[in-house]
Amino acid sequence: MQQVELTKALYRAFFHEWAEQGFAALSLERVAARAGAGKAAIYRRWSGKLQFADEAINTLALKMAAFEDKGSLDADVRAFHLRLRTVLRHPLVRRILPDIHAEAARLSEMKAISERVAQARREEASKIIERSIARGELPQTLDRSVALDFLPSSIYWRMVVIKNTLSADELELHAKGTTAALRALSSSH
Amino acid sequence: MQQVELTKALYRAFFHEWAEQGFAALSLERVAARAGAGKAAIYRRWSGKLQFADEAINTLALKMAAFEDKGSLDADVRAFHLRLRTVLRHPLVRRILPDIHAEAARLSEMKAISERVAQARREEASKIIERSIARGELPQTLDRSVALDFLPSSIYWRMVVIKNTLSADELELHAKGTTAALRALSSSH
DNA sequence: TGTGGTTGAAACGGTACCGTTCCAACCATA
DNA sequence: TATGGTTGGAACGGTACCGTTTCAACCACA
Repeated sequence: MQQVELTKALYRAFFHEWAEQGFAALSLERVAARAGAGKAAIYRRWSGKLQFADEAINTLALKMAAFEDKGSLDADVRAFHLRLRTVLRHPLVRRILPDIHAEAARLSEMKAISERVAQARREEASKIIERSIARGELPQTLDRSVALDFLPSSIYWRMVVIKNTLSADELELHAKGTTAALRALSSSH
Repeated sequence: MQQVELTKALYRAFFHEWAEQGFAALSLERVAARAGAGKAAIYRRWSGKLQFADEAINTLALKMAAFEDKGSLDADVRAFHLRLRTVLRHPLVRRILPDIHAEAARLSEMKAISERVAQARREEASKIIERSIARGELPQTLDRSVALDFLPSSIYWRMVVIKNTLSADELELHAKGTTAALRALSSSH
């Protein structure tokens, strides 16, 4: 009977090592040591690093809390950005998420994980777009795919790529710019 | 007298290994083997991985060709996006660039490299913004920092984070949305 | 030609880490 | 209590890789 507490400790250690070393250099021996375990405990649960990562990611609440309807596109975008900023500030997330993206360019299994992470977020983002269309704020002909690019991208760029903080004023500007971008889009097909 | 051709071969090998393995897992022994060299050739030139990376990045033409003035914000943004798409399609760039960003979250020396890479691009991007202000298309009070977030971010998100291609039509929409975002910004200070 | 210095592939000695094995401890069952 | 099975830390045998050393080849200069 595997110990549930040990499995949890292993997941915690795995995330910490992932954040510190990156996936490529992550050592299962160090994960085991960090969790106060031996490697057999890891190999009895997972066949290797990729499966460990895959299932570690699964333990996270990938399903974001549903966004409540704020009543307008502006307000919805602001709320989405605020939450995204909060997520991207987390010390583990802000190191692991870009590492997933980098690794996804090298490893197809990691690409699959990256897509799964993105999918959950995209579903919630889509609701914002669809609600806005239903309210008549955005056109029915909106290119959803490009709209979904605009929704998170400027915040991601600022916090993950440039690695600068985002003040409340800047967050406001980002929401304003993003909303304007969404309004400017319409399908060209 | 160190052989110039060997130094070049080492840089080429380094970039290839970086793209394939990521910086964290990059092995100087493999770089040497790939270049048909021994490790002493590496250690006589560079003290280790970080210095090698630092100087390898320096060998690239970081100074982008200056953007010629296309006459309007729309056209400038379109041209900027087109070039960014081209750059991000390069098989080495699309693997190394996100890896730099991921590593920058772990290693301060890599953060310095990442900032240097970004700086060259930001200078050219700034010129687009300043020209547009000079033409009267954008307000003098524009928040430059947020504007510079919007300029590359949707393309980066699409190509590097989501890892999907960008058609010509979509590129057009991205430029349209980005331009609208820039127009919507004005400083709140 | 002899001398001194530089260069770089191959070898070296040592460590980290891999996946596997060992075996004591524990649990369930007859 | 005895038996069989599971679990997991420690040890194992092997490989990759590190930074350093060796030494043949080469160059420049007197």
